[in-house]
Amino acid sequence: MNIGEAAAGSGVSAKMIRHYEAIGLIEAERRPNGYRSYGPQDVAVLRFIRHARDLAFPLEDIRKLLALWRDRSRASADVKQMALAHVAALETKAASLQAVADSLRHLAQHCSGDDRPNCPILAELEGGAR
Amino acid sequence: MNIGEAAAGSGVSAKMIRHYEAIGLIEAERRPNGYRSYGPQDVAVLRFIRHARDLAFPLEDIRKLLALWRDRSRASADVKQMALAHVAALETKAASLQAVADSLRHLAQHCSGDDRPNCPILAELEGGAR
DNA sequence: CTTGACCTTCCCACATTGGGAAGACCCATC
DNA sequence: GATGGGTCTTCCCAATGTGGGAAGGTCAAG
Repeated sequence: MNIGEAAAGSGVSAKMIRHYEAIGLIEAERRPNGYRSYGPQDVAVLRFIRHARDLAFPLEDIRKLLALWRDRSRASADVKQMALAHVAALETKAASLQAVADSLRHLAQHCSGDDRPNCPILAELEGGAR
Repeated sequence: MNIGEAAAGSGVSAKMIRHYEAIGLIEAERRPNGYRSYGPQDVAVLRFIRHARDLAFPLEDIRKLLALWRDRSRASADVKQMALAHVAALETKAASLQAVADSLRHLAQHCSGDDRPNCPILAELEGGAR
C-alpha cells in the first residue's frame, strides 16, 4: 500500500511517517516510481509507534522500544525499566507543572480582579521569586 | 550597562535577552559602538520576564503581561483572567501527564521484569489503545 | 488528453534555549 | 603602541515533534 493508506491504517500522518523514516526510526521499500510501499507489518510498527507516542515516550525511547519489541528474546526487565524511568519523568514534570499552577492560583486568589489597577500578581512578577 | 551585566543582574542569559529583543518583546538602546545599553529599569523588565517564565507563562502571554504591567491604569481583572486561564492550562497539562504516567505504571505493574521475554507493556503498545 | 487525487522532495514554521564561529571592540598591562 | 583577555556583535545550527505548503512527478478514471 501507499503512504496515504498506511497513514490512515495506523493513525500516523504521512508527514510523520516520512519524518520517522528520515530519522531512521523506520524504513520503507520503494516502488519503481519512487513511491514508498508498505505492508501490514509496517502498519503494525506504525501503530506501535503511535501508541508509544500516546504514552508520551520520546522518539529516542521508542527507538529502543522498537528494538526490544522486535527482539523475541528480550528480557522484559529492560522494557519495564524503561517504562518506569519514563513514568518517573512524567510524574516529575506533572508535579512541577502542578506546583507552578498552585502558586499562581494562590497569587490570583489575592487579586481583586475588578477594574482597579492594584494587582498582587504583577507585583510578584515584578519583585518576587528571588 | 552592557548586556552581560544586565544578564547577571536579571538572571536572564545574554542569549535570551537578544532573543527577546529579536522577537520584539523588549527593546534596547544602542551605543555608538553598537553595544546594547541597559539601565536599571531594563533589568527590572528582564526580571519580570524571568519570573513570568518561572511561572511557565508562554512568551506571548508575557508580552501581554508586560503591557498590563506598564499600564498603570490597567484593570486587575485582566491580569487575573490571564493568570487563571494559564492556571487552567497548566493543570490540564499536569493532569494529562499524570494520567499517562498512571496508565503506564499500571502496565508496568503487570510486567514481570525478569529475564523472560514476556511483557505486557510491549503487547499493549502493539495492539492496545485503539 | 485532461482532471483530480496521490506521491515525491525541499523549505519553513511553531517555542525555547543553548552552543559556537568569526569578527569588532574595550581596557589594562607591558 | 602593541599585545592579550574578556566582552560585544551577528549569524548559523542544535534539540523536540508536528504541520503547512510549494513545485513537480505519477496514476487512474472519464
